[in-house]
Amino acid sequence: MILYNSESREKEEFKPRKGNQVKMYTCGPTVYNYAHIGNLRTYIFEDILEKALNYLGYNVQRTMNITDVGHLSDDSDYGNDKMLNMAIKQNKSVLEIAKFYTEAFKSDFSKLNLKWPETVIPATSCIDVYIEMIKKLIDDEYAYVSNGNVYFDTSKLEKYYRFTNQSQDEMLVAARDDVEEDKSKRNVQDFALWFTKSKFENQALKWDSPWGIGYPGWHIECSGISYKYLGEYLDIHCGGVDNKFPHHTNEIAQSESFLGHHWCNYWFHVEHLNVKEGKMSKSANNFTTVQTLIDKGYDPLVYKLFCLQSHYRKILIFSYEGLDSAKNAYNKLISKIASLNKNDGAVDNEAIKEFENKFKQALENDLNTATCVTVLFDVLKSNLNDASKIYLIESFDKVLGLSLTKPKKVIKNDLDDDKKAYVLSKIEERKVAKQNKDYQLADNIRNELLEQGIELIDTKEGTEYKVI
RNA sequence: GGCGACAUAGCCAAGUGGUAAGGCACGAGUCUGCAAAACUCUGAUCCCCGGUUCAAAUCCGGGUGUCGCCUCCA
Repeated sequence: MILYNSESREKEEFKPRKGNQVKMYTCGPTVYNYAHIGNLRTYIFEDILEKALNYLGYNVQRTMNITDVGHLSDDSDYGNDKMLNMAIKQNKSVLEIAKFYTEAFKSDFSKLNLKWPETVIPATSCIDVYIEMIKKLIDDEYAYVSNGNVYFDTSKLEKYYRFTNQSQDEMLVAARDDVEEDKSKRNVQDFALWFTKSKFENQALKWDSPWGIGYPGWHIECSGISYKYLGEYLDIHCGGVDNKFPHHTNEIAQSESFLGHHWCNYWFHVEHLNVKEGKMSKSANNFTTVQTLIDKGYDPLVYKLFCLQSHYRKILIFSYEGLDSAKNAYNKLISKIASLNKNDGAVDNEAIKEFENKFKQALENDLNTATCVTVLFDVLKSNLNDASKIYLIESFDKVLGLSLTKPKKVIKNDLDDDKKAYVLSKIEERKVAKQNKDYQLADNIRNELLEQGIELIDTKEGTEYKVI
């Protein structure tokens, strides 16, 4: 499989360190709010990556963190803990907030047919690991205590910056206006491993440590959790592009300094979902959630198809026009597949190879899901028998997760008995009108039902109805 | 100030040197009392200029434009 490695900034042949065993780490959400569909774009492609690896014969061991502490609104001692901010706002405890939004996130996964990773770890459950790591980093002089906090000393590294060609001198310090420089640090790019100074005296979550009561910095949790659950070596580390710096850069600094060797071989970054005006983000307050889509009448899987039709390394602009296009395509796919007859012959093992290969090659080519979707349409248009088509579609859907063979729309029997009797009587009434060539009446009946959300479909066998 | 990405038909989008996938929309046709659905058919030389090559959307150089990053973010 060819994968783009954002550390080398090149496409590379993917080879796990050990045989076909893949250790994969994915950065999870900070559970202080609902995930928006841009956040979920990243999780959609991480899920596709995991399933593609499985499809291609690898065994994937995947871990994801849940950030429930330590993620400050900016990365200096002046930031506020996002969890705490929301807890105060909603007058709830931090744990309640974490639990609520973790469940919401899980539910989004399920609605998008994303597999919940087998190991999902809240940051607060591994404090002892972070403390162990920080201790060693201090002993080895990669970290220092200053003004009550523990910081990582980036000047000790030969190469701190990753994912960019830039050197420190070329970077603007505090390019964002709202970032204040933390004066406790030796170097501007140093970052906190442990906070004991917090301007919140009522910081809900705090733990004892050799440096005083406090809480961990944001970055150490991913290094700690991956170390504890996946060991000293990682094959793939995933996340959104925005995490390249500072989060992933800092993870590498911590992990490699702690472990004393190279840590992760492949970095998989998913580009952002934007809106026409720019990016979608929680702080920009322009975000759309899965529930927003459902409320507007879109199946979340329509959004998934929308994502899969473009490449994960390209910015995708979200619009409802685009989503409508995906919706039409999705509905057509589902109804075409539903009309296949699985008893139509046996699976033609020779003929299906062509399509299996195309699908596989698309996945192997840096996860080209757009081509995968094209293969899906190709299968439907091909002259394979229905049994073969269904076989292929079911196997592709193990990767794509679009519920292609489980149509949710039931054409009949989804009205209660009274309503159904009413509709059937109207159909009969219209039939008579048509026989009498009273087309005005027939059309009126059809429109009347349509206004009630019932669409009539004339077929050779007679008139059917569909609830829309 | 620095780094980087992207620019393909009305819209979305694949394509990584050999005469432009796919989807949506539009239009035409078949079917229909009409319509819907379904089915069939129909469209681009790839931002501009220059170069390399037998051959470039694809490589190189120079423009133009859009977007992102440089301690909130997936």
